[in-house]
Amino acid sequence: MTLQPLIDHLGSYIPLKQTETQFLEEKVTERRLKRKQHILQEGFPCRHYTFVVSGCLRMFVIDVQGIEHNILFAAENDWITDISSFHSGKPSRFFIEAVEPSVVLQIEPYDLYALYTHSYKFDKIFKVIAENKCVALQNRVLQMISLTAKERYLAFLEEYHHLSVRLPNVHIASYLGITPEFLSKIRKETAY
Amino acid sequence: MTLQPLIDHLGSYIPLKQTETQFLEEKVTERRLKRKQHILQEGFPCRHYTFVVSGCLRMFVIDVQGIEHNILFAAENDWITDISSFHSGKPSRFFIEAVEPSVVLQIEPYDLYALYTHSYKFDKIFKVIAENKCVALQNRVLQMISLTAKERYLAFLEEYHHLSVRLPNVHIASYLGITPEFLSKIRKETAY
DNA sequence: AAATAGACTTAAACTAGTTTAAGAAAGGGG
DNA sequence: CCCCTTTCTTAAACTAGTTTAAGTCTATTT
Repeated sequence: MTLQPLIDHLGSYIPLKQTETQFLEEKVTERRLKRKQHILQEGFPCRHYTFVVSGCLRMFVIDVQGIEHNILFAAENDWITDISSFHSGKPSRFFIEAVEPSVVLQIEPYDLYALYTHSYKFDKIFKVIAENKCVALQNRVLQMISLTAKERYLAFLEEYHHLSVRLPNVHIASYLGITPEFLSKIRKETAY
Repeated sequence: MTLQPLIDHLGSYIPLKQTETQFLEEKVTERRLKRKQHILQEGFPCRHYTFVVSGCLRMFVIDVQGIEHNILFAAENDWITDISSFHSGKPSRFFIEAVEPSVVLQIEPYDLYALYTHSYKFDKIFKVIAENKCVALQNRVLQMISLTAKERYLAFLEEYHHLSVRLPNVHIASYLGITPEFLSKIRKETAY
């Protein structure tokens, strides 16, 4: 199992002792995903806190008209989950799907709680992870409210340049909240 | 000092022992705010995690054209802060201001860290608080991407009915990402 | 090499939401 | 009680972004 990236990631918040990484190893499951493979479907509870080792996943909803809307992407060293459903056990409104062939590490609710019980270091780390996610989401809300589609696209290019060359156009447009057609227009204007 | 609402709030996550509430009391400062009084201004570091006892605050940015955009509101028993600036000490991009005369309880970074050191219960509680904030923000992103202005307004009415009657129209419009004029139009159509 | 399908672009007609401007209502302070 | 400021509404002209529909460009399968 390729656990090292996760150990490095968590250790970057607070270094882990060997007993802690050992305990972690017991609780984590590796999973290899094909392109377009789902790890969460609407109507089902979200049973995993998922860490991306390699590849890229997206979280999206399908609205009443059947249109997909990408909420967020998670690439290397990022987390993806429906926290609400994960903790409550209630059916999720979201889908999570691999955009590229990906390798992920997953933790189930009771295993995560066991980690929390084993060492409060994990509480501290996941507190900071949640806070960082808040900051990212807050910025996103800010951009959605205050920027035009073109400005949002340019901000996306700067912030997620590595992703912008890996993701199909449709997914970027959906993330920006515009149509692929309009994204095309913007690209032509900005000449990129 | 009116500490009880905060004790109740934190205790609803994990009940606090008397030593913990005592420790909390030492670290928390009460502050009474007039309408339109700022507790955070752009360019200054955010020095407080702020808990709202009564009244209502808003967090907003002013964009390049000088237009205000409300990111979020916090009323009774809610938290408001620029987490990023709070932890990093860097200048914030946000303003936080009282919309109504308000009473708040504030904690400064080192006092919060002292709480974390005193009892890891506080880590656990603030982890959940951050996670809940993530859920709320994620829903907001979802609404901004997938709903029309009218649908967003109706969703806002349902979710924040208590606030919708307390907040001036301008602030609601800014929160929804539309002009007050257009909000007026929507209101006329929905006959509410 | 042809066939099929997925990803991206173009353009014209359209619509949701903005802008500008003006007037009506509604506080709140002296 | 009236003035003054702030809040809300209406309407017309405008623009950013959508819709629809067709066409190009790859890549993959046969």
